[in-house]
Amino acid sequence: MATAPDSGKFPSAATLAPARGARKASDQTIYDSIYEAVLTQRLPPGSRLPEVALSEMFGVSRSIVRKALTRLTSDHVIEQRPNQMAMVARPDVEETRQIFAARRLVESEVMRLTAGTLSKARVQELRKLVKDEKAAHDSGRDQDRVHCSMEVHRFLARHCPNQVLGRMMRDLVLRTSIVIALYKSPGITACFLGDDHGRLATLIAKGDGEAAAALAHDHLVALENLLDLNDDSRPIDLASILRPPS
Amino acid sequence: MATAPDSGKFPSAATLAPARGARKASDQTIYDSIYEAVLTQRLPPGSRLPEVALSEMFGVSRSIVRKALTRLTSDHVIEQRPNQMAMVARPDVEETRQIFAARRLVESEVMRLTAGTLSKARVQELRKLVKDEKAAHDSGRDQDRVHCSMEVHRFLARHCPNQVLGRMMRDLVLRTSIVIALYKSPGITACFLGDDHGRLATLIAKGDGEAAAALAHDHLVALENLLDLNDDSRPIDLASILRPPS
DNA sequence: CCAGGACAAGATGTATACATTTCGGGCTCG
DNA sequence: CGAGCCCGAAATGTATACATCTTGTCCTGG
Repeated sequence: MATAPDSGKFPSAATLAPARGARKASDQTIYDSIYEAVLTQRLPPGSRLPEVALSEMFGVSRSIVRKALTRLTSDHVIEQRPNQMAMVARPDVEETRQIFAARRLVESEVMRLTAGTLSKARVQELRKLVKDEKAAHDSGRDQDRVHCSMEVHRFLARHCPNQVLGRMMRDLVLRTSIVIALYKSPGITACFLGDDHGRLATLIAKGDGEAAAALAHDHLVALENLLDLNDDSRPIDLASILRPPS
Repeated sequence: MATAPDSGKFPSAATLAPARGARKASDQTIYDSIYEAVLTQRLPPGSRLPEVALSEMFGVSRSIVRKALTRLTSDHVIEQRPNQMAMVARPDVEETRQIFAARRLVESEVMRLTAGTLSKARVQELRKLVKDEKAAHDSGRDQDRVHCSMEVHRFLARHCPNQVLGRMMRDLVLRTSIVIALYKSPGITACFLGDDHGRLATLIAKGDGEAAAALAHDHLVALENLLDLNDDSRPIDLASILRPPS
């Protein structure tokens, strides 16, 4: 029936990698698997996540799955409504704009704080991530490219001296990934903006926090502008429109 | 035995208000009750929260309680370690500094965005909160004063046009409340700084976002300076120091 | 042929049984 | 007298049974 444009297929067992053989898994394992799959856009927005299917996949009872799903809901990775299957979040246009605005604020500050604090070894790691991204881009492996691009931002979030802000940035990076999957303009392979990540790495290494912050800010503005955020357009979310008070 | 300076008493039934008569309660009810109790410092950092006690108090099974506790952990209200009772969070000095830094960043921006967007009715509500706080302060009802002070910030977070940032601010306000309870200098009744909240309300109403942001920033700097954050000092958290990898 | 309702499959919501772990009291042995 | 061990109360970890709700199918009556 599909009142709303639902991407709703079930995740194939292959989509959620570490489910092999139904070995015992902790709720952290399940959380990580789904998180990673959403981050890399293997699980598109709207994907449904039935508890029983997951519990069989991971070889645990529904209790564990439910704990993982509750945490994923708290982190805005999925949405849970009473008596309905959990599904990967589908933020509307307004929330998308708010996510970008919040991320610009937070990520800029993270750049300021992180610049000049990375050890040589860490800088090398960072440069490798950037190189991998470029390689994936050049050889057209789009899946890998998205993955590597996310890893650049996550690396910086993870190594920010202020871990409270770092954690916020981590969450915002994920939500950004979701809205990109939702709203990216059809033709665009997109999101490989110049060599922004390479230049960012250089500024971070050099310790120029202000320039890094400015670059990150502009990077995110450019990214948002690549999206198709005309209110009326695409995923006409009838569901949320037609949902009265209750 | 108490290896760490544990505030650890169990919450009396009276501490968690809406537990009357063991009526059925949703996980949201439990979440809210504990959240509110922590926010207003009725449940001090380190307080233990046994699942069975809570389930009896609220008249539900442990499943519901566990869901509430999982969410509270996600929001950094409580800490859960494997096989140990949940307890109200006790951030260390470093995390405290990070919380304040993050909150300065976020709350300043929230002020910028919120200034000039409140309806007349909303401004009235805000002024009433400020008035209530002052009244509580003047009559020495410290509990009420803390509550009202928190409500001012939460009101602004709730009515920020950017709800993603608003939600972040809400979480940071709570964590601030926790660290104030932990690290406030003994003698200080504190945290009623001049008439900052009153002036803030005026600036917000007038629409001067920049001034409001600056005031909020300075307000938070002053607040942090009231705390006793000498690394070596008070709550010598042996527990976390002596906890090896596992 | 279509509209409408009964029904069944399958999902989540909740409670509970049982396994496992923690931790303190108290006994025993040096 | 004190150190160390044993053990049991009580907490959490996990699985599962059962209730309830949602939803799609199929049957029936107009």
